[in-house]
Amino acid sequence: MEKTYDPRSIETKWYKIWEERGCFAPSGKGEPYCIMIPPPNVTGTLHMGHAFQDTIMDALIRYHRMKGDNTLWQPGTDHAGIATQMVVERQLNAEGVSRHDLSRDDFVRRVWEWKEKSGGTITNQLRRMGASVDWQRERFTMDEGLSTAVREMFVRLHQQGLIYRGKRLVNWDPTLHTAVSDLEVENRVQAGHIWHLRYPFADGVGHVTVATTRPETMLGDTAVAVHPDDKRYADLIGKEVILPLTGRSIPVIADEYVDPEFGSGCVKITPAHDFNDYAVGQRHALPMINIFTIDAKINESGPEKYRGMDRFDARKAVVSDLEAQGLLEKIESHKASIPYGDRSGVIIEPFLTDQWFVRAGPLAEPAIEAVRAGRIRFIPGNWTKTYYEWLENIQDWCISRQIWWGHRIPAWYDDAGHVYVGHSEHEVRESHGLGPDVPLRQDEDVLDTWFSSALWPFSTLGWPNDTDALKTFYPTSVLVTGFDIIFFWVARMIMAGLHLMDGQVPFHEVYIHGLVRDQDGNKMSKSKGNVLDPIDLIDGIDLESLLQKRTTGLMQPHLAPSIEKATRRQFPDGIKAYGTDALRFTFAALATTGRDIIFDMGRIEGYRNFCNKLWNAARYVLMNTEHQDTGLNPADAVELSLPDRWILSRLEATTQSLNSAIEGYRFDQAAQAIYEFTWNEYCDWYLELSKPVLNDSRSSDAEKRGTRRTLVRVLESNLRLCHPFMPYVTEEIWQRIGPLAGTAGDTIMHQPYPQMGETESDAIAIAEMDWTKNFIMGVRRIRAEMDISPGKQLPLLLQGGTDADRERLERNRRYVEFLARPESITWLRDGDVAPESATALVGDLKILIPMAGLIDKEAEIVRLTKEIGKKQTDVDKGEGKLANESFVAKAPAAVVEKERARVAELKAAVDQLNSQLEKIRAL
RNA sequence: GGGCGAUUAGCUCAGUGGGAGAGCACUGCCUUCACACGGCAGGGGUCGCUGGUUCAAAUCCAGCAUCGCCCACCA
Repeated sequence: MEKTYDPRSIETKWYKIWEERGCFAPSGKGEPYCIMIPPPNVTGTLHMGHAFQDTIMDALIRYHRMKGDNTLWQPGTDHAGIATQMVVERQLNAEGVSRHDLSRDDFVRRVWEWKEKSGGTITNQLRRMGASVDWQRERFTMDEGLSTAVREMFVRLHQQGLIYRGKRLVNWDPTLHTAVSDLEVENRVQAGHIWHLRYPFADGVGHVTVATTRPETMLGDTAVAVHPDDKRYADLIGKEVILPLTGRSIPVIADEYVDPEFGSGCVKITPAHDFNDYAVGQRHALPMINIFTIDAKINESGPEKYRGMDRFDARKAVVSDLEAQGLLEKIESHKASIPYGDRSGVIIEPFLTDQWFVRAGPLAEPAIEAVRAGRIRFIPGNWTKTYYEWLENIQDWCISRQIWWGHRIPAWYDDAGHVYVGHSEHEVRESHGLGPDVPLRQDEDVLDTWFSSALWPFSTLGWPNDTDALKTFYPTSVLVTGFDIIFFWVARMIMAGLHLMDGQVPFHEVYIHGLVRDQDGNKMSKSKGNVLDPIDLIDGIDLESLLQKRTTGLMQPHLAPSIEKATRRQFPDGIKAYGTDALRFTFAALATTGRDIIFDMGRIEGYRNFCNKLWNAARYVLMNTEHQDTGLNPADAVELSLPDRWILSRLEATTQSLNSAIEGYRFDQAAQAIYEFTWNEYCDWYLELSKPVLNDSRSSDAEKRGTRRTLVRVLESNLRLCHPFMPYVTEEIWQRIGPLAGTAGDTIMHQPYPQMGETESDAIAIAEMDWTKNFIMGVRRIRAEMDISPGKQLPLLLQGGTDADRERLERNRRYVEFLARPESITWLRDGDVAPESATALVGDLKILIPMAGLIDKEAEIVRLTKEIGKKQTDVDKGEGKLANESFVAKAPAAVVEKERARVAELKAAVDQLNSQLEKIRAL
C-alpha cells in the first residue's frame, strides 16, 4: 500500500467493478427495502444539495443491503418541463432564433437532442458520489412507461371528476407565456407606492378616492367597493362613478372584503387582474375585463392610447394622465409583496385563461389522515405541521402549462368545442363513436412537471401494470428530500399514491434534510458566486479554473470582480482533492436533524485526514499480519491480551452505536462514533499496545496469534461499519484485510453489517484498561508539563495503592513500559521516604518521578497548585450539594450515592496532592 | 398576521433534568520503525437575556431580544 491515501486511484476503479458486476441490483432475498431517488433534472448538474442527499440515501441503502434486505435504490431523471425548455430556448436565442421559428415538433426534437447530449452528466456525477443505484432500472419521466402512467392518472382522475377544465384567474408568466401553479410563485417584499385615485361620480358632484398599488389595472375596473357597514359611504352604495380615462360608468358596491380602516376605505375592483377582486366580481356578477395581452401589454379592451404599452409603461402613462386631469390625490410609499415567477424571475400577472385543474380537496383528506394515523412518519416530526397546514388550506392545482416540453394533455376537441379525454385519440374515437371524418385536435398544453413526479414511487415500478417490482417494493421505505419540495412533491406523491394505489402510502417515512449553505451561511447560488461543485471537492480544482467557473455565464456580469476577489481570498490555492469518501463523511457528520448545514472546508479536510488515518492503520495491520499467522486455524491456541479484550468490547459498543444511529437517521452520531473508535481507540491505543506484544520475543505464539487476529478482525469489522459512509476506501482496504480475517468475498458491499452481540463486552477488561491508560497518561502529563523529552527514560516510584493495583501493574507491565518509557518501576514500602518528586495519581496509587536533575521545584509547585485548584472547585461544588438537606432527601438514592463517591474520590486526590505540595514546599 | 427553527469554546456544531463536549483553529514539545493528512500534552465557554418550576436547569415552562425560513388576498 502507498504511504499516503490517494482517493483518485481507487474510486473510479471500484465503481466500475461494482457496476459491471451488478452489485447494485436487489438481491431478491430478504425484507424489501426501497428508496426512490428524487429525480434530478435530466439536463442538470450535481450540486451540493444532491451530493448531501445522495450521501444519506446511499448510506441507508448500503446499510440495508449489508443487513441482508432485498434492497432497491431506484434511479432516474426528471424532464423538468419549464426549466429544460428554458435552457433550450436560451440556446436557440443565442443562435438568433425563437422557438416560434421552429415547428413544435422540431422544437421538441431539439429538446430531446439536448437531453441525449447532456443527460449523462448528472448520472455520471451520481456515479462519482459512489451512489449504489440500480442502473438497470433507470427511468426518465418522459419515457414510454411513465408517460403511460401519466395518461392513466389523468384519465382516471378526469373520470372521477377530480380533473376539470375551466376559465379561471391563474398565475400567468408574461415572458414564458404559460400559467404556473401557486407554488411556482415566489413573493418578495419590495418598496413601492400606493396611488390614491379619484373617480368622479356619474351625477357630476364630487368623487370617491380609491387606493391602489397597480394604477394601470384601473383600465379594467368594473366596480368600486366599500364595506357594507361603513357609515361614511353608506349612501354611495348603488351610485355610479365614471372610470377616468375610459369614460365607462361603474357601480359602487358593498362587500365585506373591504377593510374600512385601510387607505380610504374604498377599493377599485378589477376582477380580471386581481385574485381578491376576482372573488368580489364573482359574488357581484361583475363583468371581467381582461386588459392585457399574453405579454402583459395593454390589449384592445383598453383605451386606444395605451394599447400595446407594456404594463409598466402603461402605469406611468395612466398615472401622469390622471395627474394631468387632477385625479391623482397623492402617492404614498408602501411595502408590498410582489409575485415573481420562480423560473423566469419576472413579475407574475393574475390572468384569465382556460386551464386544467386537479380538484385537490378530496385528495388532500386521505393524505392528511395517513400522516395523522402514523402510516407516514416525518423525520424530524415537526414538518408534519407544515404539511398539515398546506393540505388543510389547499387550493385546486393548475396542471396545464402553455409550453411544448412535457406530457401532452390527453384531451381532444372537435370543431364544436366538445372535449374528449382518453388514453389516445384512437381510444377517444372508439369510445365516443367518432368516425375518421370527424376532425379532432389534441389539447396544445402539456402537464405540470410535478404531475408526473407525483407518480414516481409507483410509475417507476411499472404501474399501471401489476408488476413484481411494484408488488415487492411499494410502499417504499423512506423518502429522503429537502423541505423545499414538501408541497411540490412530497404531498402530491402522498395524494397520488393513496388515490391510485388502493390507499397504500408511497413511503413509510420521510426524512427531511436541510439546505447546504456556504461558509457564511448564505445559500449557494451562481449569482452569488459562492457555489461549490461536489466534483471539485472530490477531484480538486486550481484557482484559475475555479475563477473561470464562478465568473462566466453570470446573469449579472458586473458582479464578476467581487466574486473573483472573494474566491481568491477564500481559495488562494484553489481547492485540494479530498476524494468522495471524505466528502461523504463530511455530509454525514454534518447531517444533524432538520437544520441547514454550513459547509466548512475545515471539516472536509479533517475527514480527508481521517481517511488517511484509516489507510495507515490498515498499512500497519498488513505489515504485521500479512503472510503471518492470524489465528485462522481453529486448532491453534489463541490467547487474547487485555488490549485485545478491551478493543473487542469497544467494537461491540461502537457497533451498537452505529446500528442505532443509522436506524434513527442520526448520521452525525454514526460518523462521530466511527471517528472516535477508529482514531481515539483503535489507532491511538490499540495499535500502540499491539506493538509490545508483537515485538517482544518473550510473547508466546498464542499471544501473538491473538493480537494479530484481533488486529485484523477489529479492522475488518470496522471497515464494514464504515462502508455505508466511505464505500471506496473501505472496499480497497477490505480486499486486503478480509482474507486475513477469514471473511473473503467479492465485495465488502455484500458482507453482513456488524450486528450487536457478535463480540463480547468485557467489563473487567474495560476497567483494567482504564487503569492502565490512566497510569500511562499520568506519566505522560508529568513529562509534557515538565518539559522532559518523551524519549528520556525515567525512574518511577510507586506509593500507596492496593493489592489490586500491584496485580494490575504486573499484568500490564509491558504496556506501561512501552508507552510510559520508565527506566525502572519501584514500589516504595511503608516507611520508605520518597525523594523529592513530581506526582500523578491513579486512584489511591501515587506515581512519583524523582525530580533530581530533571524537574524544577517551582514548576512542580505551579503544576500541583493548578491541579489541586481544579479538583477543589469540584469538591466544593459537590460538598455544597451534599450539604443541602433537600438534595439528600429528595434526589434519587443512586444520584446521591454517586455524588458521595465522586466527592470522596476527589477529596482523597486533593489530600494526596496537598501533602505532596507541602513536601515539595518544605524542601 | 400565523407557523417553524436557531442563539453552547475563535469557527462549524453535538449535548434535552444530576460531573459543560467534539472537529477545526490556537499554544508547547516531538523528524519514536502505520500515519507530520502524524504523535503527546495543554489553554479556551457566567450554554442570548429575564423570570419561574425543581433538591437540582444548557436541558422543562413563560416572557424578551437578535437572526433565519415557510405560509397568508388586505387594495
